[in-house]
Amino acid sequence: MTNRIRIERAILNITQADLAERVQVSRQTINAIEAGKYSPTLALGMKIARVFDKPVDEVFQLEEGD
Amino acid sequence: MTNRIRIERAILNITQADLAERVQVSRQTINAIEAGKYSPTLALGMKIARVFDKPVDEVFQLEEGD
DNA sequence: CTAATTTGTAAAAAATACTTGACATATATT
DNA sequence: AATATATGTCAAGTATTTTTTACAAATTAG
Repeated sequence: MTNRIRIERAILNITQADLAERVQVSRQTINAIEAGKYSPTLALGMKIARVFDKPVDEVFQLEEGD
Repeated sequence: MTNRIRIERAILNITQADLAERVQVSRQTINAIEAGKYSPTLALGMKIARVFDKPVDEVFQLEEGD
């Protein structure tokens, strides 16, 4: 699973902490997801995409073998 | 979180067990997700949407308060 | 350069997702 | 009606995600 969170955050010019607050999770959770350490729940993925006003599939991409 | 899994399954004419096998989870997991009992991981949500050849946001919808 | 902010990381605990096995109910087939 | 197939559900266990606290490293601002 890859994602464009860092890029979308840069576009909005918001920090990991800002994003975390907007989707109601801890900053560490955003950090881990952004770093691809694990797959968030679908609900969280959708909330993140919503902050960026982009479809989920544009923010997150499955990789081979997933 | 609501979803259109039942409808999409009907279109493809496949059972919960079929879908479970195609996305590599147990039948009970598909049953629970279809019934809205919990939010799957994003990876699983994307795999399910991929089976239906639809964007994630068309198969799953966040509800108020999420 | 120094201070402040942001990001990375770690460990333990809590919460949630998923599995397995089993059985009951419902829907379809013959 | 009887049989088979599909769905609903439950409980106990495993796996994964998320929180909290804390600190180190990197980047930005003054």
